[in-house]
Formats: sequence, C-alpha cells, structure tokens
Amino acid sequence: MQEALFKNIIAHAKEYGFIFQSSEIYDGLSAVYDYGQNGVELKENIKKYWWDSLVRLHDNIVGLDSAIFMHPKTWEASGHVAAFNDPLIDNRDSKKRYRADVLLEEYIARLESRIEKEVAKGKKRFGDNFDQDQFLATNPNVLREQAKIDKVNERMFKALGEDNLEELRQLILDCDIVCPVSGTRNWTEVRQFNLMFSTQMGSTHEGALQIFLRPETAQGMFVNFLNVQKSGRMKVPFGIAQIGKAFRNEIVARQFIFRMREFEQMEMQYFVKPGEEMKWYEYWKELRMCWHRSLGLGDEKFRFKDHEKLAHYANAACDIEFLFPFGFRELEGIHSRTDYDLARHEEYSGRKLRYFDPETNERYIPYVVETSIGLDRMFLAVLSASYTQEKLEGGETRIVMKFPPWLAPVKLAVFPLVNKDGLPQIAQEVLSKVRLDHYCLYDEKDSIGRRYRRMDAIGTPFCITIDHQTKEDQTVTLRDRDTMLQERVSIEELPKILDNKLNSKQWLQKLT
RNA sequence: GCGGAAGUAGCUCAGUUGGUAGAGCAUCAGCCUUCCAAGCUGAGGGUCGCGAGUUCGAACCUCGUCUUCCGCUCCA
Repeated sequence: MQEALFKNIIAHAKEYGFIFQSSEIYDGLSAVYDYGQNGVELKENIKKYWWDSLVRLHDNIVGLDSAIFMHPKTWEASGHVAAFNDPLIDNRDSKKRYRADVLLEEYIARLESRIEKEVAKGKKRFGDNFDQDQFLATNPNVLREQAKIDKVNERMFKALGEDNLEELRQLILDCDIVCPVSGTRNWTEVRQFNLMFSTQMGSTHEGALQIFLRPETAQGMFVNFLNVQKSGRMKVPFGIAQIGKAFRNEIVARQFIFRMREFEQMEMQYFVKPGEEMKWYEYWKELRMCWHRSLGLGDEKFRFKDHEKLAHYANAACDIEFLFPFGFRELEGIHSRTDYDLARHEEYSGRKLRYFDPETNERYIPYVVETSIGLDRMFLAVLSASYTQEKLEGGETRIVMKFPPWLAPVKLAVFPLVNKDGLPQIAQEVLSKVRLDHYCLYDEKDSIGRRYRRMDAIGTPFCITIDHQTKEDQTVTLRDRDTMLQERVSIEELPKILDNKLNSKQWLQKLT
C-alpha cells in the first residue's frame, strides 16, 4: 500500500519534471539524481524559506558559501580521515562496529597481561632469586602466550600491509575474539570504509595533492569562524548558515533521493559561550520544529528522536524525523558539538580560534550547536506530503500536489478561456503584470478543465482565466487549487491579492 | 554487500512454439470549443536497457553487465 504510493510519487516526480535519474540515457548512475524544471524551482523555494527564517530573521546569523574543496588537513582535524579509512567489522548481534586491527590489538594486550601475571607469580614463588629474563625464556606458559602473540602480530601486519580483509576476519575468528557487548562471534565481513570521494589538485601527476570532496558543509563554517566573527563584528552567540553540496561514497544508497552520493545540506552553526550550550540546544530544537510545522504538512508527521549513542564530537544530539512513505526517517539533526571542531582545528592548524568576550574579558573557544538538514530529504518530505489523490464527484481521480503556496514551483497560470475573440491578447497583458513577481505559466492549449488538471499535477496554487466578461468589466476568475472554487477579481487588484496569498511572510513572522 | 523481481514509444502495457515491433493515453499541427482532463482530422516518435553468444534469423534462448524496486545489511 505504502510502497505503491511511493512508486506513484516517484513516477509522478519524473513525469512532471521534478526529478530525473542522472545520466539516464547511459542507464543512469546509481544514487545520483537531477532536478528538473519544476524540481529546481521547488528546491530553490525551500532553500529560500530556510535561509530567510535564519539569516533574515536573526540579527546574529549570517550566511556563508564556502568551497567544496578544502585543505586535506581539514578532514584529519574533523576526524573524517581517521573514521573512514579503517578496516571495520560489525558484530551482527550487538550491531556494534569495531576497527578490526583494534580488536586484534586488544586481544594481544590481553595475552600480554597474562604473561605479566605469570611473571608476578614467578616473583612471588622465587623471591629474591627471581631472574626475569630466565623466566621469560623458559616458563612454558609464558612461551605459549608469547608464541601466540608473535603469530597474531605477524599475520595482522601482513594482512594490513596487503589490505587482505578476508585474512583479517579469519584472524579474528581464529583468535576466538568475541564482541565485548554481545559476547558472540557473529561477525560480518571486514570492510574498508572510505566514505569520502577524492581527487587530485595540481595537473602533474607527481606534484598532485590528494584532496577530498567535502562530506559535510560544517567544516567550511568552522574554518571561517574567525573570518566571519571579525569581519562581521559578531558577538557570541552568533550563527553561520550555509547551503551547499556534500558528497559521501555510501555503501548502499537507495530510496530515491533519500540517500544520495551527491546531496545538498542546509546547515547552521551557532557559536555559544561554553556552559550555555544546552540552553541553545533546547532553543534550536524547538525553533527548528516550529519551522517544519509552519509548512502545514501535518504536525503528526514530525517527531524528535534522541540519539542513543553520541558521535565523538557531541554532548547532546537529536533528530527531527519525518514520516516518509517508507516510515519515520531522519530529516534534520540538531547537535551540541562542544568545542571539538574548533579545538581540533586549532591543534591541526596551529592558529588560535578563540573569541574574546568583551563583557567578561575572557578568551575562549566557543561551543557549537548545529542544525543540519538534508535539502533533498526536505524536498522529498514536501513532495510526498503534498502528493494527493482526490476522488471527485463522478468518480474521476484528481492528482494534486498540495504544496504550501510559497514553495510551489509555479505560482500562477494564466489561461484564455477560448483561443479566440482577443482573449489570448488580454491574457498576455495580465501575465505581463505579474510575471516578475511570481513564476507564471501561460497555456491556451486544450480544454480549460484539462489545463486546470495539468496545473494541479505540478501544484500551481492559482489559475487565472480570462473570459468574455473580462472584456466588459476588467475582471478575471481566480481558481484555487485545493478547493477548485473560483472568485472574480479585478485585474487592477490582482497583484496585491496574489502577493497576499503567495507570500511566506505571514508564516515566517511566527518563527521569531 | 547478500537474496528475490523487473527493464519494449514520454506514461501504462501487449507481443502467439525464435521469422526484421503494436495499442491506449501523452506530444505536435490544424479544426471545433461560454469554466474543471481524455471532440474531429492528420503527423512525429522505439537499433525492444547495454554487450556478447547460439541460430539462416533473437524483443523472445544462454551468459555477462548496468539500472530500478522489495527484503536483510549499512547509514561516523
């Protein structure tokens, strides 16, 4: 039932120019999608609504557009290089993930501690006559453990050197290593995770520098923290907002545009005084939820979910989840990132990233509260919540995209009722009065009913029809997408009426 | 990554034991039309996902590959 609905939404998105698969004529590229003529408008409108709600409504939040390419050290400082270039193994029962080499090293450490115990026993037994070297070389228990250690070390370094992941797994099995959490040996394959895309900068092969496509936009804001703070005379607390592409080489990327390899993030990093981060964390949790609910997609479709295990950089974190056709999934994350990122960048760059607080005369590394939303996921949320199949009197089905008016790709369509009697000319005149304020379409092809349905399918909130009465009293009909009802309005008043109906101001003002 | 299913026109699909592709809708042109899709006439559009093999001959059989969907897995 839900799957069928999701399939319909995907088909509709393609048929009406919202989403196309990338490089479709070459059979497509897995988990990469393009936004079509209506998709790009919707996406831009979502961006604008987000941007306005943060940058325009807050004196202390400013924008940024940092480059996708960043100095490779950025990703060492952020922890991405370390986290994503290791051989990892999962325990199927506890769902915990470990570095394969760390599991083996811990095993070796346990063997070494056994030897130490033997040595302690020996000391106790022989007292002053104890010869440690002699003991280590002759005690059968010690020799047995030492042989194991040497064997494991040898195999491990050989396997790591050759990138032999199967051998690493076999070694873990041979050593009878169990998961510290579940206590079982139910291990997956060992896999080399390399979630960052890389390329070379510099045209000659020898001098080329390996650089990464950013896996998140956040680091661009952290490394520019002082630039923005000083040039903008910002005082803590303040925020930096950014919209931009990020790239992750996901092992499995599926569910349409929910998880893509190239995706767009809308992130805001809020720099606060240490100790005040929980207050701001709660503040942003609430405000971001208000933003989502202001779209009118249905309050029950949004919920909070606290993170059970926190990432290395966070001291509090939660998600705002949305009820997609395939269930509740993460849409936005709100994280209290402490001073982890700025402190690490201080360490790796050797530059001070401190804020001088003029009120207390203190110099400190601010704490960061982050709001991070997947733009493509937001798009999918809006798309799937707006997709409506309506049964009309007479048994027909109408497919309507009930977008919030200010997000709709096309705001207004202008039709002459019939394609004669000078009506098309009047329609063009009306169109010219409003087309610079709103994205409008003109259509004179086919019956008026069919034209209305075409607009329903792409979610156009309003349609204006010029009929014979227009010639007499300068009025047109304004047809509402959701109710299908019409009212007669004068051409003169049209711009004002449309502005009221289509503007997001009234919604944004509630978000202060 | 593993298992299952699918891929023929823009969309939904048909295609008889292998004999060089069809329908409806959509699109375009023209006609007709006083407000909630499918009136009339005509036109365009497909090397049947891609590649190889078997065959006199492949949309159909075999293998490979790509993509999508479903389940498991994964998602710092």
